[in-house]
Amino acid sequence: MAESKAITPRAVDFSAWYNDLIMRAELADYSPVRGCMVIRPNGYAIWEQMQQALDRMFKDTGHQNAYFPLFIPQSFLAKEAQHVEGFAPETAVVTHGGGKELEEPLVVRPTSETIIYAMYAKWIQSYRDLPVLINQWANVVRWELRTRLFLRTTEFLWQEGHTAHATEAEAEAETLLILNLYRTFMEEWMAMPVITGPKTDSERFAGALRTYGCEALMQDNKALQAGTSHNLGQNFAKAFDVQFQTAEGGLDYVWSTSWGVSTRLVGGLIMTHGDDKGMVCPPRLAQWQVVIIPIWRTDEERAQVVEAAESMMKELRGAGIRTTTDKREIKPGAKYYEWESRGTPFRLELGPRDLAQQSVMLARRLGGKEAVPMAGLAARLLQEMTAMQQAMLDAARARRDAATLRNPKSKEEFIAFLEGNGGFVFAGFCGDPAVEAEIKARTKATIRCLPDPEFRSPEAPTTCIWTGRPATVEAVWARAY
RNA sequence: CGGGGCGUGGCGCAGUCCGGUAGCGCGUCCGCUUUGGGAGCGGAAGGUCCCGGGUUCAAAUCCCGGCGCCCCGACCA
Repeated sequence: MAESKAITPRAVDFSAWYNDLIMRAELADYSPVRGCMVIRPNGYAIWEQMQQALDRMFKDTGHQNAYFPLFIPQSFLAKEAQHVEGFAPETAVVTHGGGKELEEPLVVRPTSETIIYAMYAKWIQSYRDLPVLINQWANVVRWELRTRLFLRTTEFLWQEGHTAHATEAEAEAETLLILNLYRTFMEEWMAMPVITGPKTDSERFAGALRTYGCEALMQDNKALQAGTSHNLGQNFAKAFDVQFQTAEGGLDYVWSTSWGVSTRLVGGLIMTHGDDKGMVCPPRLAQWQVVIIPIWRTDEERAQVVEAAESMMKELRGAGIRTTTDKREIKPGAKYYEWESRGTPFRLELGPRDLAQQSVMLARRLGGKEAVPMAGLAARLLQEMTAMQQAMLDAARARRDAATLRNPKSKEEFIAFLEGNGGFVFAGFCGDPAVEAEIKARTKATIRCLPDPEFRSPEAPTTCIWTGRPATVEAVWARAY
């Protein structure tokens, strides 16, 4: 019986653990449609917290939200050669509407560049119209062959920013601004450390000049691309004829960017912090940061304890702490397991004994349980939340660093690491795409990014780990989701 | 698209080889006793056995043909 309720341990089968956890915590469920998932309230609440934090950050940096249609004329996709090549194989296409065949099929957006640039062409005439800084929260559809809850589903939710600028430098600055914004969000809200840097050509967004990414390492030592920011150059501007009159009186194409993060982040959160008891949610993203569990035997006790719980909840909410009370008629132990599996950061157990002592039992999701006085409880919890948020980031960073190999001595060590427990490998690379492909074929590892300066090794590698030729860059390899 | 597995109450499965009354666990509902780490006992509800065809007195079971899902590989936020 206990076994049927248990989550498969990570060490036994990481994939099974991941699926079990999502089902137990009721984050999502499979839908009747192949490859699509239903995001349940517990999972959606996390996404909403993410949305709120990111949306604030976007707005604080001058961006505005807008909404563009779900359907894109099929011909639009074809206007940018690389873009159509990249996305056409995985689009869903609507051929009929209202019982009639459409004159032109409509693609369900896999991403919105094309329809957005068609509009920008109308809206932008002068350098005075620039920059355009727009974001949209939307769903997109990509007909993936293999899907996994949150990580890769046929339909997913995301935000996509699309900006247009007067100069290449401005576009590059915007691309990096967002990359850094994503990094801040991932580290400070998700407590998920990332490595940032440009992608190689093989991993570049279809139609972009350059793609930058945030790469996180999951507990099974596989990398997760958590977010990308693209400098599109003038590629889409030229394809959609988005021109403007410059301050100097000339005519130029706009320089543009696009960037996005998706509900995949929820999967990243799970695989970064989850344990064998279930989800562990960082306080800043938790739907409920604190759950109060009233404990009683008699109806009389129940009345007293519930009343105390409600006044405690009111006080904590007043202090800005997202608090709920679980008053259901089931045994307290059952509630503990349930809230733990959902990752709720703190649990307050409140029974007659506690009332008598004017204290409450504080149980942390990361471990540890102690009686704390009711007086000053809110301040104490605020402290606890800050500490937990930091502890989670520190722990995740320590795990990642422990699974990172820098400057392997030989090609053999490089291969053995990737084929063993895996993780990030920092090593020299000659820059040859054929070598990159060969490494992928041999090890299943790809270059996650060319790390930004702060992530690079103290001593720059001098030779390519694969060919022994002079290294042009340091690269980070890993097997990835 | 190649390889493997599986479709039986809400969920997980047994039963299929060898045809003969539809079964178990969990969950759900009701009652009583419980309640500080997943409660116990008693009672109850709930099934076109994936679909279609065939063989047979009789099919979850045998035969033929479909469909769907999951896992492993090539593409991907």
